[in-house]
Amino acid sequence: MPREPLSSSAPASASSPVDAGPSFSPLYRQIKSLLIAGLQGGEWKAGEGIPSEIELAQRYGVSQGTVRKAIDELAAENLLVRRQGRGTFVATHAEQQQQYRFLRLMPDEGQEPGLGRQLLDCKRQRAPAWIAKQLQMRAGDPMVEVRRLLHGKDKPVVLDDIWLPGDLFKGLTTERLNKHRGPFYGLFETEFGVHMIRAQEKVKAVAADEESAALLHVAVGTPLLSVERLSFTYGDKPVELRRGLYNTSTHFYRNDLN
Amino acid sequence: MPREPLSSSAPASASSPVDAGPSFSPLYRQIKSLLIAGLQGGEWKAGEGIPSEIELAQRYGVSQGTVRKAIDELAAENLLVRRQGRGTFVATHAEQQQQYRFLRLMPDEGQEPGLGRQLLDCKRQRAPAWIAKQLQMRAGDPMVEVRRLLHGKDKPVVLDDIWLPGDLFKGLTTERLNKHRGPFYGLFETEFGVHMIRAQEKVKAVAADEESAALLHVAVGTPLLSVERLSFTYGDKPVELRRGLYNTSTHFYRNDLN
DNA sequence: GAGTGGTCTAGACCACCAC
DNA sequence: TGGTGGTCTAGACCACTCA
Repeated sequence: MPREPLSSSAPASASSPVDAGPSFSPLYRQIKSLLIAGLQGGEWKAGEGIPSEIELAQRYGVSQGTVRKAIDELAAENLLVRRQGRGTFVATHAEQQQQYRFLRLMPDEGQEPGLGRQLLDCKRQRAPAWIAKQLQMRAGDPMVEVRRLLHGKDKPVVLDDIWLPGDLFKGLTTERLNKHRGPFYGLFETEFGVHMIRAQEKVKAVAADEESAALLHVAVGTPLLSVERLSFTYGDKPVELRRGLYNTSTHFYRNDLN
Repeated sequence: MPREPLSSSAPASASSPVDAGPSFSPLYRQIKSLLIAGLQGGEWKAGEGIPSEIELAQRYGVSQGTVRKAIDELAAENLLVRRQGRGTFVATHAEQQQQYRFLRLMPDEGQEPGLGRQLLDCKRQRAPAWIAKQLQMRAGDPMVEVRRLLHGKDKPVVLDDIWLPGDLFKGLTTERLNKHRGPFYGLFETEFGVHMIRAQEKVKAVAADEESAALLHVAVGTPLLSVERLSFTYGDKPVELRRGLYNTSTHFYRNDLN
């Protein structure tokens, strides 16, 4: 089968005496990179279908099995979703009952959290150094700051502070946030084309200060879970920093280890 | 290729008018189940190699590709480890620098935790109801209780209480634990044949009581991370309950979301 | 019935490791 | 040099979805 510019394996370049990191990559990984580039470049948008495996195989000049393996990995990483008989689709947060892709909070009794949202504040600021650093911006760069509560049955459970790069979220206003129903990540996708694909969290136990105690209806000094989440889009680019304070008197943070 | 008792797909039984949950399983999943059975039954022990893909393919009467896909899944679940050119091996905790397979604690500065162990206590008890329930035992059944500290550079960081089913850990004594170097999970594997393959954690923020405060060298009321971990062996059987109190003043609990 | 992903096979060749 | 896992191919057939 004819193949084009894909380097079939390690480059057959002039002899490399000390080939430290040959970084040879198999065909299916090169296909995977091409697919990621397509996602990143907006060739296929969130929720849409990508071409069939056969079509991609023809396009890239490889066998269907090779495309399949590339897609397998992307599906395992939750970037793509396969649906038998229908096709392969770009994963999205902006859909149906998905509800809180990254939130690990569970009620002590019962199943789903089913939390209500309450927007407290949304303003544009200049990024302080510690935030700018994590978002790979410069201190003083424009930044959007959002504060909100998530309510359980009778008490507030989560106080979230969210920081976003100002240039990526230009038209983000209180009104826009209030009009939107569903998780923020859905809004970020459909309105701003920012797609979170991965996040890392740092969890600590802290004591409630006066402000957070008042908002969460607990006594000052109450132990709270502090969850600092940095979210990334394609290319490991950080695009959101979030600091949540969780009241864990009736909920817990769930984690599965493999 | 001749094949034996493996039902090649959905059973061709008499017509099933309302085939609610046919639970048809592809060949490679049946192979996977056979491999798990082999692991569970002790046919291949932790750290040992399993037969080559070609040999397994012959044994089960399927193609190498089918065995490969079964092994792929088991490797993804960390039950098996592939090593190119050498073979496929049963994953083990009892090896080298693995160090704390499930511990998610990281220092604020630096890389590895590098914590020192200090055994405080090890005694046999009768299981109280709330522990028995989670370990799927009956209240009053024999149980081993272990308490220990993990030390950081200058302060204790983790206070662990560990509860184990008494019948599975018959000869577990303070002396045996003290003689052992390396993580508990390694000891459990080599000495008791109990292999943890999965765990789930429930994390909360709590206030230090008098006892834990003294042991962790903090003031009473200091917010601590409470990490309750239930660990499972093959067949989703729970075999360890652990409650850790983490001092998160210089460390944090790290989690990656995908 | 046409098109999609899902499974299974058989065979080729490569990369890595141990002897 | 022989054996192992790793990649790639080509083709067959199955299961699912939708028009």
